[in-house]
Amino acid sequence: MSDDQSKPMIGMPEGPVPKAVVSRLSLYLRELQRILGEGQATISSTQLGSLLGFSDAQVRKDLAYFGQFGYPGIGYRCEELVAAVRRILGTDRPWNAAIVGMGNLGRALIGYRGFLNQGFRVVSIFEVDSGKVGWQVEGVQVYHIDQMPEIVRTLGVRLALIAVPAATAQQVAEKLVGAGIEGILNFAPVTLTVPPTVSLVEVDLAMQLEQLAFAVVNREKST
Amino acid sequence: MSDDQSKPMIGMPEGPVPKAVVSRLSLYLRELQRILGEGQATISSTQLGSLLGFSDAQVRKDLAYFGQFGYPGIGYRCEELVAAVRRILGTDRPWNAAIVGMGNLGRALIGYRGFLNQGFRVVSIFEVDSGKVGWQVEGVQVYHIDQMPEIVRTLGVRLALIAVPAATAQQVAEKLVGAGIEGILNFAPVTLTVPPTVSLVEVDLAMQLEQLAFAVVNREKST
DNA sequence: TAGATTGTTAATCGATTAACAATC
DNA sequence: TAGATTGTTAATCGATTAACAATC
Repeated sequence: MSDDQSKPMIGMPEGPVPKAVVSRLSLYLRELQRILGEGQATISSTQLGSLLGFSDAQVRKDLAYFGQFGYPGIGYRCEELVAAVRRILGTDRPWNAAIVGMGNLGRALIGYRGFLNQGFRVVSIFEVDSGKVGWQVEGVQVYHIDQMPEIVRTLGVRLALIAVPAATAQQVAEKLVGAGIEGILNFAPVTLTVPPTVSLVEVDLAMQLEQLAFAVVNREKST
Repeated sequence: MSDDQSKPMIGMPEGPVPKAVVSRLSLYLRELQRILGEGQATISSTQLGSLLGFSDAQVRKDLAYFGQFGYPGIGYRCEELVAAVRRILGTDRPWNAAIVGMGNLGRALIGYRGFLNQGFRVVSIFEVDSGKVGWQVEGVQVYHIDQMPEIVRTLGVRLALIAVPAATAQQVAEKLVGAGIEGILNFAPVTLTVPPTVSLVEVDLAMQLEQLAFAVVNREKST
């Protein structure tokens, strides 16, 4: 039984972590970074929770999945907790990502500063249109989609963002998997099938507007 | 006790509908539209569920919140169910939306075809930069942010998409609320505060990549 | 010491799944 | 009729909240 006083001690839990917990972790991180920027050194679970609309118990429980980061009577040290959460999420080290597709959305994602701020570097773009191959966009080189295996390997690309039409997204996903990509963020409005060795997150922008429309129409009921 | 044979009968439930149910409704709709496009007339809860990774019971339960849409022994008629789900979500009628901010993301959202496909029309753009005011982008007029109340009223804009930097997003939200907007889709990486009369959906793209990074790092555990 | 706040256990709440009578 | 499939109830599972001893 060790008695070291070094905080924080991070351990990944035995069982699987609920998706909702990981999602809140990202929100905690975002809020903590903001608070840290304002010069606040510590924060209680009650304060962090109320900034985001969660209960204090929820905040403590979520963090407790991964270790003991708090100080009874004090709260959490913001700087320490930011570092801990980034390490839990895996964003304490940079990730190289590729974007597939150079439509409006693809081009917007290339230059999105929010990615770099959180440790994600867009290091290559893949396109089927040979006319665009060889271009540079925001300092990022455009490659033909057939160069994927080589570029993924040489640049150490681990994540890919799919920004192609729904009709071609599954094909693109399969090429990415074949090239050794480990995770896919899919913006095409279609459910992709990938092997269990590859992680998948789906973001459908029109679906988000549908959720909003439903909320507006049923506003009274949701209160 | 009526005995009419007209299907479907839609009723909104008494209690609040869980967010997860509404989210799956959008997925059902997307899949149903695809299936309908392939000419399939009916679908069972088992088939629809397995296409999306849900159980048959889940599909039936979700739909049963809103009425009786299925036919025992047959399944659901795709065309009917599409119409029903669109009516439930509120997208059986068009929604006018505005975009605030003309950075990379804002410009990408203006021309996004996926919105129009699901019944959302981008009818105006708002900008603080006077230099851009008066432009047309993809046939959509750019207005100064101070013209918001007037334009929202005259064009019947009910939804707004915030695509401005985090630092100014809360101010923008307040202007939108003041102008009578009913729902906000926020892409700025900051938690907004809006009155309970206004609906809010938040999409943080960097957060989605964080979720992906976590999934990749913990791939073995999630299986 | 008194006050604040954590980490954790037990209690509560809500959502998913299993099962099956009713229906086509 | 036999087979398929729904809508719904009851059982199970998982996630959130309440409560509190331990700690600073």
